[in-house]
Amino acid sequence: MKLKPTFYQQSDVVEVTKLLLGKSIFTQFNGALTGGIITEVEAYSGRNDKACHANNGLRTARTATMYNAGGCTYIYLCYGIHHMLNIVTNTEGLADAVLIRAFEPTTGIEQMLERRKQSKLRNSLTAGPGNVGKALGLDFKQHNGLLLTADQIWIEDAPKVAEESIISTTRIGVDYAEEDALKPWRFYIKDSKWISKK
DNA sequence: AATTAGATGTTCT
DNA sequence: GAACATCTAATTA
Repeated sequence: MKLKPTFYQQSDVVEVTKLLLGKSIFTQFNGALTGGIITEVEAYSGRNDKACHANNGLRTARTATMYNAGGCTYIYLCYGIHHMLNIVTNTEGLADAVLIRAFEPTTGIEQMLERRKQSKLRNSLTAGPGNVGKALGLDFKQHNGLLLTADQIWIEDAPKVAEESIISTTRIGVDYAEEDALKPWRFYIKDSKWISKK
């Protein structure tokens, strides 16, 4: 059921990003199992992409885990508040990653509502990368670099989403990346209401 | 419905 | 010290 390292280690990040749509992501911390179906993602490449933290081989304490072999997490803190979940892809030394921007909650909804301090289930529970990290209970200090073959966080396989059901647009919040901000590397499932925005 | 302000803390210059 | 792969509540209309 769990996706294998070979899946994440494919060389084309954009391809892996699209393949992740429709798959299910789960976290399990102190007995609480939470997760759902991935509906919105973005690709970031370590080479030739100014929007990526590790562009041009930039290697710092923060970006180090992006250089790991595909199949682990890259979680970082954004705007001092949000813990963003990325999936590291490609082989060791090549810093590519996929940002999980939204998912459709299916498992542990009660637990996720509690983490988000909400009482009613609505789209905003898991729409937007900051909300995804919070709903799944992620913390960049505790969960960065975890292997997806272990039992804390993982992704399970599912049938491929048809090409005609995938919408691609430019990525969100990367205006600083100049011409690379124009790359159509954000993908979401057409007709899903569990996405951050149209 | 659309826009704006404030929160928050780590990273890199 | 500036910037940052953002979210929410409050304000304006």
